[in-house]
Order: sequence, then structure tokens, then C-alpha cells
Amino acid sequence: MAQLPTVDDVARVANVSRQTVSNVLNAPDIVRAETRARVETAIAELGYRPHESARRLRTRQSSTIAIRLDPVTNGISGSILDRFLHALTERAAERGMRVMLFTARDHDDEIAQLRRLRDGADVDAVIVTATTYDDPRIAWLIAERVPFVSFGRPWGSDLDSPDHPWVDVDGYAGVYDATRHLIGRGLTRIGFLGWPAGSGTGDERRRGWATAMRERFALSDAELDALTSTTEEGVPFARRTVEQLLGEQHGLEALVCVSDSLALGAMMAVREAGQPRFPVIGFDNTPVAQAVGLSSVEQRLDQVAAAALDLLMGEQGRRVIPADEHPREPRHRLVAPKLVVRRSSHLAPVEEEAGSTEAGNHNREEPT
Amino acid sequence: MAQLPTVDDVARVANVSRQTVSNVLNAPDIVRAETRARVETAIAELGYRPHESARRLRTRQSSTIAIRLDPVTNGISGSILDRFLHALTERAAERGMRVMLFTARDHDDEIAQLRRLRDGADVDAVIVTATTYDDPRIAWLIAERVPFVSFGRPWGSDLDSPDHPWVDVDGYAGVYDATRHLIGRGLTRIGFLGWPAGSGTGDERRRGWATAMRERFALSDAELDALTSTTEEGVPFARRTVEQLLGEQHGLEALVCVSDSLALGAMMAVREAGQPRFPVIGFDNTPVAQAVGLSSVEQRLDQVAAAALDLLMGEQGRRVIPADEHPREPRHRLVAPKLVVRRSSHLAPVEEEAGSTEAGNHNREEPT
DNA sequence: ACTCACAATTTGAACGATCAAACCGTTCGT
DNA sequence: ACGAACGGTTTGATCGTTCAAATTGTGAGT
Repeated sequence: MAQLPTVDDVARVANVSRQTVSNVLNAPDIVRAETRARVETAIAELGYRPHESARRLRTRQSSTIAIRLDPVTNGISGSILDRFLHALTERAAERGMRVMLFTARDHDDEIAQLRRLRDGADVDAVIVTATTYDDPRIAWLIAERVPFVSFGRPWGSDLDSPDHPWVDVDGYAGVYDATRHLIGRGLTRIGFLGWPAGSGTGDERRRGWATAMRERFALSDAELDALTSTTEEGVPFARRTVEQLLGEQHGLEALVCVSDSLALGAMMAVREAGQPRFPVIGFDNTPVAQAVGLSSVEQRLDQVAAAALDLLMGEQGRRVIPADEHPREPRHRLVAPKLVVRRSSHLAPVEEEAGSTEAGNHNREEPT
Repeated sequence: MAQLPTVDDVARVANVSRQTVSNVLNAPDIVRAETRARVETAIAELGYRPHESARRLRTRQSSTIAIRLDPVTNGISGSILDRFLHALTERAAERGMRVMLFTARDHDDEIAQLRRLRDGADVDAVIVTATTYDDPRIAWLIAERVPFVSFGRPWGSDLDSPDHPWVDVDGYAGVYDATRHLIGRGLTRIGFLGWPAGSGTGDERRRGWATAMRERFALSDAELDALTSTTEEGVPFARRTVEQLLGEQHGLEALVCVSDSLALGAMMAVREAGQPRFPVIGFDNTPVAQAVGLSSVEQRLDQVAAAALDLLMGEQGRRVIPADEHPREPRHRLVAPKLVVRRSSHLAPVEEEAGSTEAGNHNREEPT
């Protein structure tokens, strides 16, 4: 195979200098239109493409974003990262960026990996997922001035810190919307099946349910508590919990669940209890939800990905903004999820939709 | 932040030349032990790391493997790619390789993307997934002499072509093993629930079941056909099919399924038919299988990843072998999957395990 | 006509590493 | 004792690009 063409080859063919070719690629507006056209023809003719490593060496930019692949596909909702990755890769490509993966055993190992990537000038920016309370990775990234965004808000610390840009899905709005959907179908005693209190994500979601219920039915905290059950993440846990719940007979009419796993367990329980039409809604819209016809709240990961890039590169930018060039103001984005309605929440013919939250339009989707 | 140290900085500190520093990194054995020690101290002291882009420019190697992220998370088994990615990234890192992602709408688009990556010298090798009959991507990769491996055997064309290296999971062995497992528990009328004939993967898996049944019970083809049902991929399809199947009363005792989706549908059907202990086994060991306690055949993706790298880089190599330097002989690897036994296939106390196929040891796993 | 500003293009010098060849000091064979 | 061979190290060139400064050409202003 012939040697790949270089700028010099193009320059020779177009009768200009190296630099002009470079300019056509990187700053087309400073080149006379006529010259530019000639160079562009030559580029097309030779099938020239810049050698990325050479460019990176000179510009000291890798045009690469690193993201860690979680060690454990965390159960049923593992596909979230998968879908996020896909969206991120696509959006990144539109801005001339690549996505590179790495793995790490734990936070300390992740920091070591990040240091290696940074030192090798392999990466312009990092996306951190699965943030924890007082996350040491965040502290390191801030201290080392590595541009980053976290997918997941900073639990525990300051949500508005200008040092910690983040994007997240508005679980509050999603569950609020799901609850309103059931209310709109005429249901009143709608329960919430969540995780034990203390998980930021779970609490946030419950708040969405609680707000919707309070708004409509003016319930007291005690009444809300009575409608709430909690259990560990996991289908069998949820199944047992809901079995018991149905036995106790509170006149429960529907369940909003904090995750698809719990919702799946709930579905199995209500089915076996002979109430197959008992409405259940999950969260994450995992493939399982689709498979079994479970209504669920879908994270709009393409929007999350786009938002993450906006924070890293500015609205339209094609390069990552260095850590110290950002204005000292909070940078974050909450993305509203959307409710996907399936069989599991059908009860009666759909009523007029109540003008709901910013979570936006409902989707109707039926398995064929 | 101070300028990152370069080879020259290290050289100055260690009182040697650039090249010696380079040698310590790339060919330590040709450097005198004493000198090497001095250089290594200097490297540690300065925290030096080679600038990867510079290295790549000079060596004309990107140390990067590209893999396409499928556009659609293909339903319930989408996490396969996710897990494969994780294993690949880890194994690749051990050999000094990075994994870069890209997306594409279709095969033609994928070829365009690959061309871009190749022309930008961004990628040393490619891993192709979801191979199809007469795959145009494979043809392109061969013609352009881009090093690659496909995850998935070449359906339709020559399995032993020296031009097409591939790794795949031995679905035959996996299902054979699953069937033997049920036979070992004293069952005789074990059915197979598959996809419509014609899909390579599905046919291969059925063959595993058929062989096991024939070996033990000397069934005719007609009898095997009578024990086989087929349906489209999808939980609701499987559920309907199995509902009907159970109604017809063939004295069916168990079901081996071609996928977890179908197995999940089958589980739902047998449960509602009041036979919750009717054994069902799936394929892929997706998170759902784990969540609902479904026995399933697990693809050992870490081994697949390792095998893929072996084919690209040789057993121990740390760089990708150029396409024309391979011996002209078939290169492929079949990885035996392993059966994960859960509640869905418990019937009686476990008998002595029959010395089974190369699919190896069974795993026992119970949800807590 | 001369300077000045300005747009368009070219030239030389990096960026940080490795390759290939040269160099130096020993040791060995004859 | 002399040249060859060899291990260990250094030197100059190079990978393909962009940066920064220099150069050329053009028109306006005085």
C-alpha cells in the first residue's frame, strides 16, 4: 500500500505551501476562496486525511474523552451506561472528539489510571460516573485541573460549586410525572416502592412521588409514609415485599417504583396475587421493562451526553475548555426524563392528559 | 502547572542521552543494569511518562483498537457487548492497548468510519461484532489489509479462511451442556424453544440440544422436531408459544431455550400454568436471568476478549501484527460457555455430575 | 511617490518521541 | 600486536503537523 499522503503532498499538488493546507483545514476563513477551492480539490483527489497523532503532538490536544467502564454491570440497570456510552460517542464524534475507555478496580485505582492518561497526554477531559459521597476522584480532578464532568450530581457536597460541573437526570421530575400519569387515570391510593432512605437518588425520586401526591390529595407526611415501602435493590426482595404488602390490604391501587428491578418484582407479585391489571411503573426503562411491558421512566441519555459535552466544550466549541478558563459560576444541567407508557399501567381508557411537568410528553409504546 | 517532563529532562538528570532513556523503556535488556537503575530513578523522581502522541507519530502505531458500539441495544441481551467491552478494555490495557469507540448507522457507514480511522492512523486494529452473511465490512477490511478479528464466526462463508480471523462462543457446547444438566436430573422429555430455523446462531444452539438428546435417548429427527418449538425473539412471543405448548399436553418436562428472552417468556407461562417448578434454561446469562433466578448459559466474554487479542497480537505480543505477516493458516477460537445453575432448573437434589463437555464446570449461584 | 495597514501566503522551528547509524572502549582471535 | 567483533551508548535525522514570525502583494491615505 502506498504511503499515506501528507500535507506536503497536498501542498505540492495544489501549488501552495504546507501551512496553507493546514489553514484550509483549521481556519478556512483566512484563506482566499479560490485558493481554498484548489486545496480542497487536491485533498479530495489524494484522499488526504490529517495524521491525528502528529496533530495531537503539535497542538497538545488529544481530542479524546476518557470514561471508565464500571467493573460490575450493576444488575438489571447496567445498560444505562451502555446507552450513555453510545450517545456520548455519537455526540462526541459530531464535535471531532473520540471516546476512550478504561477500567479500574476502585476509586484509588481509577485515580492512578487517570493520572497515567493525563501524563501521557492521552486525554483532554474525563467523564466520571457513579459519583459517591465526598468522591476522591472529584477532589483529584479539581486539584489537578483536569477538565471533567460528572454524570451524577455531587451528593453531600455543594450542588452549586463552580469547581464541580455535573449533569444528571431529574429523577424527581420523572417520578412526579409517572405519579401524575396514574392520578390522571383516576387512581388515588398510589404507593411508592423505594430503596431504604439515605440513597440520594432514591430519596430524590420519592420526593417526586410525594410532591405529586401531596399536590393532588393534600396528604400529611404520616399518610405518605404509610403509602411507602422500602426494600433492597433486587427482584426477589421486591417480590417478597409486595406479596406481603398486598396481603395486608391497605386498599393499595398502584405502585410507583424506584427502579425497574423493584417494579419487575412487584409485577410478579401482583400477577401471582391474581391482580394482573394492578398498575406498576418502574424507572430506567431497561430492556427488561420493554420485554415484559412495564411502564417506566426513561433517562434521555442522548441529552445527558450532549449536556456533558456542552459543559466541557461550551455550547458549540470543538475543543475542551481548560479548567481555569471557565467563568467562576456553577455549571450543571438537569435533564428531564420521559415516561414510557406500556401495558403495566393501563387500567382504563386514557383520559385527557393533565398538563404535566417539564418532563414532557408521554410516549405510547406497545410491544407488537 | 509545570511543563510535563520529557525524555531529555530524564536524560539530563540521569546523565545519559535521550536514546538511553528510550531504551530503558522499550528495550530494557540492552541497557547496562547500573545505567538502567539510574535512569529508572530519574524517571520516578520526575514522574516522567512518555508522551503517547509523540511515540505514536514516530512508531506509526496507535496502540488503539476500535470497536463499534451497536446502534440499538438489541433488547434483553444488549449487555453482552457491554460486558465484552469491559473484558476487552481490561485485557487490552494489560498489553498496552487502548480501546476506542465509534458508532455507525449501517455497514456502509461503518466502513466509512473505519476508513477515516485508518487514514488518520488512529487505529491499529478493529474488532467487528454482529457479523452477517457475506459481511461487506469483512471484505473491506481484508482488501485494505487492516488487522481485525470478528467476534462472531463468518456465517455462510469459509470458516477456515486464513483471511478472516474470528472468535466466537460455542453455542453448540453451551446448549449441549445445559441439556445434559437436565438429563442428569432424570428428565427425559426435554423440549427446545428456538428461533425460526435459518439463523446461524440459533441453529448451532439447537444442534447442541439435539445432539445431547440423541446421544442419550436415540431419538429420530422426527421426534426431535416434535420436541422443538420456534418463535420470534421477544418475551411476549415466547410466553404465548409456551402457553399453547403446555395446553397441548405432550408430557413436556423441561425447556431449553435459545435465549434469555424466550426463557423469560417460558418462565412466565409455566408459572401461570401452575407449574412453577417446570425447569427452564436460557442463554446469555443476562442480568434479567440473574434477577429472576433463571438458569442460563453464560458466554465467557473475558476469554473471548483474550482470544481476540491473541489473534491480533500473537500469544504474548505487545503490538498488533500487520495483516500480511500472519502465516497463511486459519486463525480462530471457539470459547466454551459455562452453565450457571439457578432456581429455574432445580427439581431434585443435584445428582453426580456427568463428565460433560469442554464447557466445563457448572456454577452454582443463588440469589441471597 | 512614499509610508502604512492589512490580507494572503510562505518559511523556519518546534512538538517529543524512536530509528538508524555512528561512536567508543573492551575483549578476543590469530 | 593488530584488526575484528561486540556491548553499551550517543548523535543526527525524522515522523506529520501547527505555531510564530517573516514575506509578499495590494490599496488607501497623505
